[in-house]
Amino acid sequence: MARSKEFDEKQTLKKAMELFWKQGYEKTSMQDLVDHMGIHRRSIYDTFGDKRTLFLSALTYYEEFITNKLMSRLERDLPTKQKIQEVFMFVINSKVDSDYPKGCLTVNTAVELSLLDEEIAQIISDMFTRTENLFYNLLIQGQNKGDISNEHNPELLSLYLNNTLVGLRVLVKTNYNSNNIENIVDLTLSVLD
Amino acid sequence: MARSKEFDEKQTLKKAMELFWKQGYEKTSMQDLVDHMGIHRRSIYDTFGDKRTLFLSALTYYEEFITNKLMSRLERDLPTKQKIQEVFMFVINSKVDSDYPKGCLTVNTAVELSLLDEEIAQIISDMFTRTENLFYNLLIQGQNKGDISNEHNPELLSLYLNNTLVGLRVLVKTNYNSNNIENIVDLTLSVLD
DNA sequence: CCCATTCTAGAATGTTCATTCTAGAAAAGT
DNA sequence: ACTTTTCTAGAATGAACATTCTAGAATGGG
Repeated sequence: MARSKEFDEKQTLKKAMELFWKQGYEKTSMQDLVDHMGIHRRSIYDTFGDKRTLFLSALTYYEEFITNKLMSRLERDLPTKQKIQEVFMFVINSKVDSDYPKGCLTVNTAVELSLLDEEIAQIISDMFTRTENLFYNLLIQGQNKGDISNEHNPELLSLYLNNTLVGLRVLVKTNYNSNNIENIVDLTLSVLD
Repeated sequence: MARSKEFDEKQTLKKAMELFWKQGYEKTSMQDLVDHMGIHRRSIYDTFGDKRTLFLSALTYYEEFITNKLMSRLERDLPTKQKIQEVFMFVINSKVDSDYPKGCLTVNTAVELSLLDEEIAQIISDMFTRTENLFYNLLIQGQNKGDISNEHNPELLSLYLNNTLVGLRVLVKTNYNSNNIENIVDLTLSVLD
C-alpha cells in the first residue's frame, strides 16, 4: 500500500524525552527537537502531533522507561529495607550515570507545569501515587516476610518515603554535597527499624 | 538635579518575583512583566537590567521576603519540635493562603535552571544550605534547652529535615491529597523523639 | 529659568517561536 | 505500472520573544 516508516517511533520518542528531561518544556523548542530527534519537522507533527502532545507522550514513555529500569533492579531477592534503599540509590546514581540528565522528568514537570496545566497536574499526581504504591507494596511484602515490623503503618510510610524521594530528585540537580545525599537516605531508612 | 523615581523599587521587584514564582523563568515574558509590574518596559531595563538580571534580583528578594515571614513565625518561645513543625506548616499553608502561588521559587528554580546555569545552581545550593542551617540552629538550641536528645546528630538531621521540606515544596504544587502532606510532616518529626 | 534625569507611550529591530506549506523523491503493495 | 503513503528539504506564516529606540512630557535642584 504505502511506504513504511523509516524511523523507530519509540526510539525517536526517547530522544524527545531526553531533551524535555534535560531542558524542561518551555526551554525546549521545536527546532531543538528537530535537531535532536533526527527526523524531519514535518514527520514530528505527523507522528506525534503538536509540542504539548509530544510532551505528553514523552512523559508517558518516561514513566515506562524508568519503571522498567527500576524494576529490573528490584528482581533480586533482598531484605525489604535494602530493596527500598535500591529505589533511592537508583535516583541518586543518575547523578553519576551521565547517559541521562540528573534529576527526574516527573518532578521537573510537577514543578514547571502543575500550576499552569490542570491535565498535566493530574497526570503527575497519578504518577506520584504509583511510586507511593510501589513503596506500599514493598512494605506489605516486608511485613509478610517478617523483616518489617507490623507496628509500622505502610500507608503512612509510603507517603513519607515518596516525599523523601521527591526531595532527593530535586537535590541531585543542584551542587549539593553528594555525601549529604547518602546521609539523608540512611536517616530516612532508619525509620523502618 | 533630576526627577525622582515614581515607583517603589522594592514593591515593583516584588511584583516580578510573584510572576516568576508562579510561572517560572522561561514561561514569563518581558511583556508579562511589563503588564504585571505596572511600570514602563524601558523603566524595567533601566532599573533592573535584562531579564536574567531581574530574575536574579527577584530570587534574592524572594529569599529575604520568605525568611522574614518565616522568622516572625518563630519568634514565640515554643518547644523545638513545634518550632520545626512551624517551618513545615509555613510551606504547607501556602497551599491555602492564596496571596501567593503554591510552592517555592527556590525549589522551582533549582529544578528549572540548575542544570542550565551554573551561577544560578550555586546560588540555589547556597540557599538550601541556609535552610539547612536554620534547622541546625534550632536543633542545637533544642539540645541546649534539653527538649532534643543529645543522642541525635544535628548535622544529619538538618540535612534530613531540609530534604523533606524540599519534597513538600514540590508536592504542594500537585493535586496530591493534603491530608497526606500533614501525615508526612508528622512522621518526619517523629524521628526527633 | 535651566538642565539633568526619569517618566510615559509606543514604534522598531531582529530573532526565535510553533506550526503549516509547497514540491517532489522514495518505497511498498496491488 | 499505479497508487498511496511517508519520506526529504526548506520556505512561508504569523505570532511572540528580548531588547533598543525615538520623542516628548514631567519633575526637581541649581
